Amino acid sequence: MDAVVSTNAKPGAAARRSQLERRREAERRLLQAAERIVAERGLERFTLAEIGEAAGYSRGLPAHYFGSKEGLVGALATHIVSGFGRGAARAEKHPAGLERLLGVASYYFESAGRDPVRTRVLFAVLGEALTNEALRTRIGELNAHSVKPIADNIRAGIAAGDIRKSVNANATATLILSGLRGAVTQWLIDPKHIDLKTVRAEFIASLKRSLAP
Amino acid sequence: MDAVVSTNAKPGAAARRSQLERRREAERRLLQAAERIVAERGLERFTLAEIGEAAGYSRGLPAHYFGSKEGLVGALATHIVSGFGRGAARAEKHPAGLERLLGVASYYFESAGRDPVRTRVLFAVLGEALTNEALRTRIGELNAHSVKPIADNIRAGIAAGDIRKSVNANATATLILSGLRGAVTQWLIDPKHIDLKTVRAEFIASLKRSLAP
DNA sequence: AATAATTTGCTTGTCAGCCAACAAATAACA
DNA sequence: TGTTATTTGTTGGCTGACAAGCAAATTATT
Repeated sequence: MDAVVSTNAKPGAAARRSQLERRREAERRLLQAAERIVAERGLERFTLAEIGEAAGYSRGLPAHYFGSKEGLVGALATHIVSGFGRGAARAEKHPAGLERLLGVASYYFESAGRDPVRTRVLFAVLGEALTNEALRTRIGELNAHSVKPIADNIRAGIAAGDIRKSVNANATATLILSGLRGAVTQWLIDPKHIDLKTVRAEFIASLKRSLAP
Repeated sequence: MDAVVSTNAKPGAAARRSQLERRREAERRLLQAAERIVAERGLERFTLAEIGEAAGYSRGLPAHYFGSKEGLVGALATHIVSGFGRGAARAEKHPAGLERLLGVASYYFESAGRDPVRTRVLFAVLGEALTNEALRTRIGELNAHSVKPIADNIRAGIAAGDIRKSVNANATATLILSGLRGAVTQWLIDPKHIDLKTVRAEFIASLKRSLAP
């Protein structure tokens, strides 16, 4: 395999970089390669060696850095999950309330469409959490972090009179998150039969209806 | 490990059974054991040998029947998926329309609560479909079979005047299925923080609202 | 500045354990 | 006795893990 041809070629021959830079870049490239491969084949059907080589390094490096295969999967999960959280926070344009809630939902679909590889990995991790204790706790945190802003917006919407008073903020927020995840999962499994924009529009519409005062 | 102690002990010493019975039972027991183990550890982290022994047979039998590990996973997926389809069909008490639709949704939650092991396997398969071509086609069929009755009920409900005319039956049916799956997934990952009955009630309520004329 | 000493990053060699797959033997049934 | 079901023996390939070595960078010494 010609490891040289890569989306993000390594510097020519020389190019003095500090140890820290070397290390950081190597780690970044390893996770990036892992992302690509895991998006295609899932969290089990790969070898440490191929990740190393796909990243343009040796077969031994992943084990050297991450200690074990489990360690690599954990690092990847953290990487993806935290990256996703950061993106969501940035997307909050409207003041808290119904509008922002709808914006968050839209963002969910848009970011899935924009970066299907990363999204696929995120959802592979979510699926794996069903049967993997270590991931489950990480996902528990992600859930909490994801539900909270939704619930907050519901409460703000209720206070502002945009959302009817009888909705249970936390339960509904959980259900909204589930709905978002379910819809995106469907699209990832069967992108040919499901148009993401249509799904997004329907989702938003039904959300408005079920929250309307 | 004492394979004798099993939920469903093998007949004592003798007990004359036909070859067909022997074979059928063995296969049933193997799939049952696979179900238990996969529910705990996912679709990859098990060995053919342990399935055989957990079922009370030898380590070699799974490979003998299913040919390969992939074959076993495929058979398990088919088993689970088809079993689930059968159950859903039986639950149709009301005449087609909104009531039956709500019944189908309830059934989804109830069957998850009644048989969490099987449900966990189903959802592990759904998750695995993201990154496994072979499963993807099977799940594509399941999706079609699952969406159709929902969409039919929506159409019937519209005809009967229980559901407003402007809903797009197919798109909404897809979204409802996604919502069901998403909600059950959340519960499976984090059963301590999510009460299935509450989620079911909220789901049904919001369904009524968003379909109401 | 130059170079020696040391640390840190990365690669290559190696091995032990695991496990799927197949073949041959044995047991249950007809 | 013949046939089908099941078990046991065996093997060959894979791969995670670790250790030892080489290379690049940093620090210390002069």
